[in-house]
Amino acid sequence: MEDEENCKSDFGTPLAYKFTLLAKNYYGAATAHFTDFDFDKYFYVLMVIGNHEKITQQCLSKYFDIDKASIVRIIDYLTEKGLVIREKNALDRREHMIVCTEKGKTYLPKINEAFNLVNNSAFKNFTEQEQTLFFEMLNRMLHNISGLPAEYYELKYVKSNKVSK
Amino acid sequence: MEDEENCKSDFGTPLAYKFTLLAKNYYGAATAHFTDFDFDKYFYVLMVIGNHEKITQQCLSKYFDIDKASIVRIIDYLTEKGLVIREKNALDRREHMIVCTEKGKTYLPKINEAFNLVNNSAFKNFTEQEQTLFFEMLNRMLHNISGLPAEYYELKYVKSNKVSK
DNA sequence: AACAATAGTTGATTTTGTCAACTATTGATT
DNA sequence: AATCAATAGTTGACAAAATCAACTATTGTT
Repeated sequence: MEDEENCKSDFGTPLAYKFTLLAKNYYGAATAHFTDFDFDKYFYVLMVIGNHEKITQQCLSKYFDIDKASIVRIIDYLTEKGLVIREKNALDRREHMIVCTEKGKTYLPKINEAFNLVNNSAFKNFTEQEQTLFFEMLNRMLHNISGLPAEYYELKYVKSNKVSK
Repeated sequence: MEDEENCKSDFGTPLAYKFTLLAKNYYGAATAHFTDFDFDKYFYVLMVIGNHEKITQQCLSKYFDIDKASIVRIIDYLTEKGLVIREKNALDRREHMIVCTEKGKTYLPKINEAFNLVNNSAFKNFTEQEQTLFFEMLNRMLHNISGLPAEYYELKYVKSNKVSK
């Protein structure tokens, strides 16, 4: 009966509310692993930068769907902390390629591990199949809601490859 | 092959990133329905208030998992717009019961409908079964991540009932 | 009566997001 | 080659939001 009630109320609940709650809790659990770092923000941004040898601020802006001015400040912060540097792209001198420093790289495995840990506890009691299905559903939903072509993120990677060649 | 690649990268992606993106897009799509309202924020807060005859700020604070000081400001805003009022609870005069005004109530069906519309487009091409499963998974995950007892939200309703009796 | 706990408020501060204007550079047009 | 539009990034000003600590009022406990 409680389940029934939950279910009923769920369908009237904006999904965004649950997503926000989940994101908040997830982020809280993840950052608990980073208390000994000498920086306290933008862990995932650093990871994304670290996963590409080089990436433009434009790409980051698109990937995270946030204003390019905000990206500037995020990169300022990470630069200040010695985690990344800006390098002018010789092929297009308007672009600043963001590159992870050696110091930045030392954090990557730790960040990666922490995210995996939290992912795993989020998926506690989920079968492999359920996990795959869940991701698949999230992607479908993202596609549905954004109304944008599925190529959106693909574009990002293409861009990044073009530059590095 | 592309799917495979997506899938691989998904498992390394912090879930919070996807949730944030989904919430952002969802919220954008929903608020597009509210452009003719004479208020531009806190639609879901109003709906939650409207769904309870009365509710304390404390309850709202717990429900939305945000600071009580922030709730004060949100209620200030909604009060200013004539959508809710604060009533002292005679049974416990520390509590201010938030009550939806008649004006506030006129917005509830519209807000509800908009959320339903966006929910429906989010679930485009999802079967009934898949929708139920998705909600069920979200709840499980929320329970996993929060680490809190499942009673958490139940508590809120109990509280609210106690007061109104 | 004294004290701790709870609900809410306020003011100060910090953080964050947003916008418009700006520089530098590139690409396209004629 | 000169001009103009577009792109990448930067800056400063501003607005919105989250956070924190101190505060009042009220209740519950001893």
